[in-house]
Amino acid sequence: MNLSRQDQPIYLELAETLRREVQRMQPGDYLPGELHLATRFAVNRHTLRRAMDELVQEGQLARHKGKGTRVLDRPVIYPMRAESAYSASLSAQGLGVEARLLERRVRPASEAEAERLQLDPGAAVLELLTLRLIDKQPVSLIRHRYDAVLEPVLADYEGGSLRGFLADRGTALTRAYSLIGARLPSREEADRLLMSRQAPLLSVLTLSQNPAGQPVELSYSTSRADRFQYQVTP
Amino acid sequence: MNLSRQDQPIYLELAETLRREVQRMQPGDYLPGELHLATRFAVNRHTLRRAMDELVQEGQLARHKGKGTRVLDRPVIYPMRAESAYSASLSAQGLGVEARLLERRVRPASEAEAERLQLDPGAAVLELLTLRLIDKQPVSLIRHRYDAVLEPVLADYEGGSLRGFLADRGTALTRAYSLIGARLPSREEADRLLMSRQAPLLSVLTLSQNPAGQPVELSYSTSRADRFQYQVTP
DNA sequence: GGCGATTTGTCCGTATGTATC
DNA sequence: AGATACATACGGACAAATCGC
Repeated sequence: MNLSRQDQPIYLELAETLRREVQRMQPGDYLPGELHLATRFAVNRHTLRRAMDELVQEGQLARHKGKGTRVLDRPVIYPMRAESAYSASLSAQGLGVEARLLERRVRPASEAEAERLQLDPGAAVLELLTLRLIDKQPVSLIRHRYDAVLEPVLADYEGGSLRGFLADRGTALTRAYSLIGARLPSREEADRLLMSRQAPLLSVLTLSQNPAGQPVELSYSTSRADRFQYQVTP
Repeated sequence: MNLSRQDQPIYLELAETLRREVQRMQPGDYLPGELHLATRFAVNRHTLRRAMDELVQEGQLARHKGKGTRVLDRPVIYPMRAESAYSASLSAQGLGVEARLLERRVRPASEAEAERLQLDPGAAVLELLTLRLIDKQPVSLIRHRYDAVLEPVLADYEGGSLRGFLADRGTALTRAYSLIGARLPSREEADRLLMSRQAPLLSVLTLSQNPAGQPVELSYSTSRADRFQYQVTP
């Protein structure tokens, strides 16, 4: 029998209670431990966790294994960016732009990659995963893929402007086309970009070609939509 | 002890397996029962559920109490070319494009609008709010703003291609630039686009000009990111 | 640095409720 | 009414990360 007078499940009622609780705390504070809270609310730890899941989902809490559960910054009120212009001039104004190479690997191309890069099915591709920061803040994750024959050229790349690096070595690339979309981040992306899983990412798939018009580079970037806008000028 | 050779938790590995499984099924199909699947993958039912949670979260599955778990429609993505008009670009792909005029009003321009459209501060602007549907599915909300002197020209507009409507009346517009971003929908937007408040929107702010190069139209579109992509080709 | 205590993460087992067929 | 399927809740156990002593 359900002893609650509510018809809602306990975990949802509890989530509501926790929301009010969290509201009164400061961002950065840690909640009491799960066992403590479960005891206090007289529910099983799993039920408490299920309730906290809701708040984590909403981007109000972040869990840290071995440490505790932290109250996140208040949800950003999404501004009408249409009119606040995070313009190209800002990023061009010598704001600290940084690129960190996170991963480098050579692997067989997927079917879609082979088609876009005009490679033989299963040909080797070089994949670079880069994190881009502006003013010390992580903004974008970019996955570049090249025909593996370019590996020697890119062997020394450690970070910084990849475009510039290639141009310096005689491979100036131009964009053939881009596909722009938006989605929510995966667990890993949210982690690396220090963002909530509930905040959107702007994704850009770009195929670039060398001066001869051959497709050379396939890049897929995902950027925090609250820190990044894409401008198109014909 | 963890018997898996992977370092990922079982439920994430299992989610990956399920994704491949679901991929091969038809939208509308029901998955085998949780107990059956749990047995088949030799995990506890809770572990299976935890894995399925991931796919539900991703919008691939929907649970129905007492019935089962259904494979959802795969979102169709409509690429929209930056250089051409909305309707033309999409109907060229054989898609049923429809535009419904939701609101029409004349009001004073905001500061930002006046600047972009090169109007005097406080000048009147004509604002149109349009809902665009593709294949009967709501996809975009578009807010167009014009110098109010264009009102007589647009007085008869009731829906359909706005670009075409203007071109027919001697005002062919071209794009000056676009700013593309992403955010979560407001309650009203989610409502009108029949979408979840947790799913992202792709937003595009476009300034268009007449053949003389004068800015004439400021449009701000918000589109369901699960159905809409933006394509840029230089 | 090591070690134990604390805290979150994962997994299993079991029981019961509720909606659907 | 009975069987089936998903939903909720409790219990125990151990792993993994963190922190303080």
